[in-house]
Amino acid sequence: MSTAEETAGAEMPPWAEVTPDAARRLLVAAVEAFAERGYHATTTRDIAGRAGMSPAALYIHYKTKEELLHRISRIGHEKALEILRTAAQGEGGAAERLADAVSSFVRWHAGGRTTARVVQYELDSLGPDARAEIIALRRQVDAEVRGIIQDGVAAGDFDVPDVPGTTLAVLSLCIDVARWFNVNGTRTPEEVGALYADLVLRMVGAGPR
Amino acid sequence: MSTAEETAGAEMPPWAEVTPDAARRLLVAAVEAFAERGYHATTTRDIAGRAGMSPAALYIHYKTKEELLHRISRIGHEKALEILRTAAQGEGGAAERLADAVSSFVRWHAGGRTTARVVQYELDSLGPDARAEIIALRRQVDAEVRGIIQDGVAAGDFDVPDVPGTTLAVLSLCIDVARWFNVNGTRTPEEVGALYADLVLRMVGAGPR
DNA sequence: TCCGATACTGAGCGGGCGCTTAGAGTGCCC
DNA sequence: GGGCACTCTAAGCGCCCGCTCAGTATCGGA
Repeated sequence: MSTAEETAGAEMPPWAEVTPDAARRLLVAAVEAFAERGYHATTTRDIAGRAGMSPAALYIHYKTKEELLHRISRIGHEKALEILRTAAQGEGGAAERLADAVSSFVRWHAGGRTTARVVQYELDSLGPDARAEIIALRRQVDAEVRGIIQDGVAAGDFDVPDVPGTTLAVLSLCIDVARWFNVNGTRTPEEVGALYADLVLRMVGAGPR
Repeated sequence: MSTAEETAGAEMPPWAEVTPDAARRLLVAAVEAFAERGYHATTTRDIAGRAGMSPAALYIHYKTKEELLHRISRIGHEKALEILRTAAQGEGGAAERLADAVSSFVRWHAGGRTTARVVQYELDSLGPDARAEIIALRRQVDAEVRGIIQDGVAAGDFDVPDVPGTTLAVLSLCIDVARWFNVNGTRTPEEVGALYADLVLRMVGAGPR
């Protein structure tokens, strides 16, 4: 677990690509509010208030409340995909790359739980067009993990009777971390990442390391 | 996978314990609406309309919209706990009981996805008192699964370095089925249950069956 | 010094929300 | 048959929602 290390860190400059500054502050405020209360329970007045602005200011930078969610979701999914791609294209064997992918993906969900929660659980709040775009990104996420598992099976390292089903389960396990992980809990994101990498290697029937 | 068979079926008479009939129709309508759109995006007018009643009729049977969610959540959690208890108190070894617990729990999440979605993902929409009551039920759910795993470790059937962490992962895997399972998809609840039982046995290091 | 562009605010519009109330319909016990 | 308890509806109250718009402050360039 080293190749994808730098991409799975604590969201180094989070949302740095969002400009200008006011637009980024609004977006960060929206992420926090959506994560705490959910998209539908969050008001535009709440988002603007958290960013220290009047409700009307939001509409200078974003056309609607939904556009905020769309932007958050797309950036988040692109980040998730980048993390998995980095791990999948690593140099080790399938077991090493799968462990790397799982541990960095889990660290992203646990460490950036606020963002991950919005990204993974507010998909249904998007309109049809935006949702379709995001679903395409999710298919790419699935393909990355499936690719590693297929490599392991082809190399004889893994014993996996149902590759698509196991891929689904591995991703499901990682994603659900965003639901239960507690920042004030006893486990650090790194500990959960290591535990989950071990569990996933067992799931694919990789021999003991 | 047989002892918990009858309790994990297709919600045989769903919500049969809710009376009178009008109250049950409203509750079933609320489950569907909450599952489709989420609690906050569902209006009381929508719930009443689905039940074929006027908006005011809802308030004869329930004090608030939140009371509906609370009732749904409590009944659902009690059912989930019953399913796991039945499996945990089965007669086989730890491996058999764990496989039974996972497969029946997964079948409940996949087959009754509508209900399970509300039960598992609308917890935060409850007020503090109701949430505390539900969290107590969830701790009992966790204890049942942890008990089976501990039995397996004590008997030397399982190899589990981190029992609480593995318990968390097993439950997480099952619960997340309610998020991704698609009724129109290619897999039946039974198939997913069997696949997941196998994956979980690998996670706990149980020997091949 | 003035100008236009940009970023923002205060006030508020139309509408839908959760929930209430007055009263009508219905069936059961005496 | 009369009274009552129960169930449900039509109407609507007060509130807050997403979003708009006229107007103000600020600032770089000529």
